[in-house]
Amino acid sequence: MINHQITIKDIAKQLGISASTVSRALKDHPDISDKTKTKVKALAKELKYRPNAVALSLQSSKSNVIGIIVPQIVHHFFSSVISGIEEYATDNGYNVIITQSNEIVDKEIKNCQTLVSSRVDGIIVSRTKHTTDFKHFQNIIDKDVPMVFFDRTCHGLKTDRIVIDDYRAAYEATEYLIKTGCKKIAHFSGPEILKISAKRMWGFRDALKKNNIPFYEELIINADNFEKGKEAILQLIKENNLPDGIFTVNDMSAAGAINILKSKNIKVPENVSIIGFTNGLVSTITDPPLTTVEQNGFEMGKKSAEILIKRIEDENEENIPYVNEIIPTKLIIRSSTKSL
Amino acid sequence: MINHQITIKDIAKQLGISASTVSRALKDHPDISDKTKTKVKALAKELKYRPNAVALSLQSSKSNVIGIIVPQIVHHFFSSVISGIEEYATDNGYNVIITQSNEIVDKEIKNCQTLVSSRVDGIIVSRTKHTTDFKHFQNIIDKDVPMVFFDRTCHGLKTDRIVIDDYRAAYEATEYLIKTGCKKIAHFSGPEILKISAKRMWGFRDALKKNNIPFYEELIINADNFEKGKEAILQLIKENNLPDGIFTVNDMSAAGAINILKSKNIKVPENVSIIGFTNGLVSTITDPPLTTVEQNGFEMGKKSAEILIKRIEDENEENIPYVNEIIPTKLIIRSSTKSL
DNA sequence: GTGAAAGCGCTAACAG
DNA sequence: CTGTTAGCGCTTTCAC
Repeated sequence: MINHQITIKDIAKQLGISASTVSRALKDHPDISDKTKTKVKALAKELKYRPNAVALSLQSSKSNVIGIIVPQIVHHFFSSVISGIEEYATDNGYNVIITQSNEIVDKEIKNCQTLVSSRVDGIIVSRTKHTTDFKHFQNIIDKDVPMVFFDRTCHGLKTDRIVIDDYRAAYEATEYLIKTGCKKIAHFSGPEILKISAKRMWGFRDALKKNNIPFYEELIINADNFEKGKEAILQLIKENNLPDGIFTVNDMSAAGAINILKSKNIKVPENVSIIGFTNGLVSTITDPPLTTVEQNGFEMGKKSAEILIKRIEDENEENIPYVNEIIPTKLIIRSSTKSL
Repeated sequence: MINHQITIKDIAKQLGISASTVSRALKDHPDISDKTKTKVKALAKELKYRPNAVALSLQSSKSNVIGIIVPQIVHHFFSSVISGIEEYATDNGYNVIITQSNEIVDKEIKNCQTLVSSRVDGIIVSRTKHTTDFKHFQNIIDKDVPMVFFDRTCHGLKTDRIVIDDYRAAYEATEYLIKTGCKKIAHFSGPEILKISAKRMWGFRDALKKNNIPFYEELIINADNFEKGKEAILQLIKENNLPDGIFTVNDMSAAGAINILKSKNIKVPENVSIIGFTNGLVSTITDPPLTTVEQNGFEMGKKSAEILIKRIEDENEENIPYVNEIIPTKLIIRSSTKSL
């Protein structure tokens, strides 16, 4: 079993010409005669020759590979982003290596090291919830490997950043609740260490303030998944403190809330309006379907890849200032809120 | 800007020794004196040296990379599988390159080519719904690159296969409907070209037959997503032909069905019992939560990676017969079915 | 105990 | 128009 991937040499030998001629013929170098080109190409096709990308990488010090580090692949938002990255990258001649940190900082560090070892041309990251020390990212930057952060970014690093305007999206969602008549509004929040959670919270608070709606500390409850969303509502019911509007940090939390409300015969949106965040699969499944903020992971992925590749391919990298791209969000209005 | 990833040569030069000595020192070769080892390792650490995986690949003709081809990354089942692959691969020193076909055969073919070009050590695939010609896969096998198919496999190729027992899972799900008292049972099916859809359908039919429940052709409706699930129910209602039990080819279809039933005030499970397939996120979100078949994508991914890596690393590959591994499924009983 | 040389597959500068 | 040579970073004989 001569597991012999066909090389340029094999073609050269069979044709009795040199390897460099084959190489040139294959890439339509003007010096080569049409006759040789045809011969070479025909044989290459017949033998199903595929260039060895590894050899190309080594000799050009360019791998045409982009590395990704995300907390969890199984998560609608992240897999949308990955999908967007993959699509843009493939269309532009790059492959994509994927790694996940599982929200564990040590794994994130390891991922950085393997990606550097693999000599990826650039890295796209959304960090773990617990990453506070950015040394492992700085090491990469020091090696002149460009990085793009999305969604969960890191402050003080020389990288591009792709985010949504969490503050504004939250502000607008909250304002929509107000406009549709809600007077007592709660927020189911995420961990405050995450900038995005904090920003959504502040957008919420400011919208209340600007519209002269009272803000109650007890109506801010940490609840960023289905179970916690359920518990949060149960707690509010028990405290006899049910609001008439809720803005949640993500769709799952909203889905949990809706679930319990219905089981208690509390009508959505007649008694309680709800707005989620993400526009994932669940938002069409809940009953009523969920009004939510479209986060557009796919676009975010495409944009991340676009900016990263631009930076990889730009000669005078130092010239372009680092961008802080804001992907537009959109309030998707369904039936968990009253109409205007 | 001397974008100079540190190499073994840099270390050698700074220490006034040869590259080969550095190489050996770094891997604790017994010939090297402890003094040199310590010196070399210290400097390597200081300079943050990371071995160039590309050079290693070239010289060993082994990339330690696994390629994946899936129809869609954004799909709970596939992203679970990817996650399982990534985890097992990373733990065993492999990286993972990911590509998606978007259910387009031409893209699948391109993906095969780029993965071969990248000289991945093996490939894990779930093919598109429309792949009928397997030539592009055969080409890979001809190059002695091992492949593993999961879920959507290809017949007649020398590869390992990881599947669930769709027939049996469907059979058991259907039987559960029967045991809990359903007498007139429908099936919302997927495209019959897909083996998995066909198998689920046959499991369904055989369960009816074995239990002497009548089978009606009109109660088999093609409906493999949320919208189609809704439409299917509407159609049945219009035809005044509502069953008292439904087994659907996936969770989304079931979710659509539940959605319409509730809006028509038809009680689930009192009037109609429903069982889905996948156990994705949605199955906990529907109201009532969905009884469904746990497909265990994560396990499937891990197993795929395990088998692939075993085959990559085995010297006498020819000896191991190709496996047809069956990942166990489990009926997850929630509240969309009556109790026994 | 260490160095020199060759080679993995490919390209590009240099020769003819 | 085509061939020869060197080198990308690393490992691995073969010398000494």
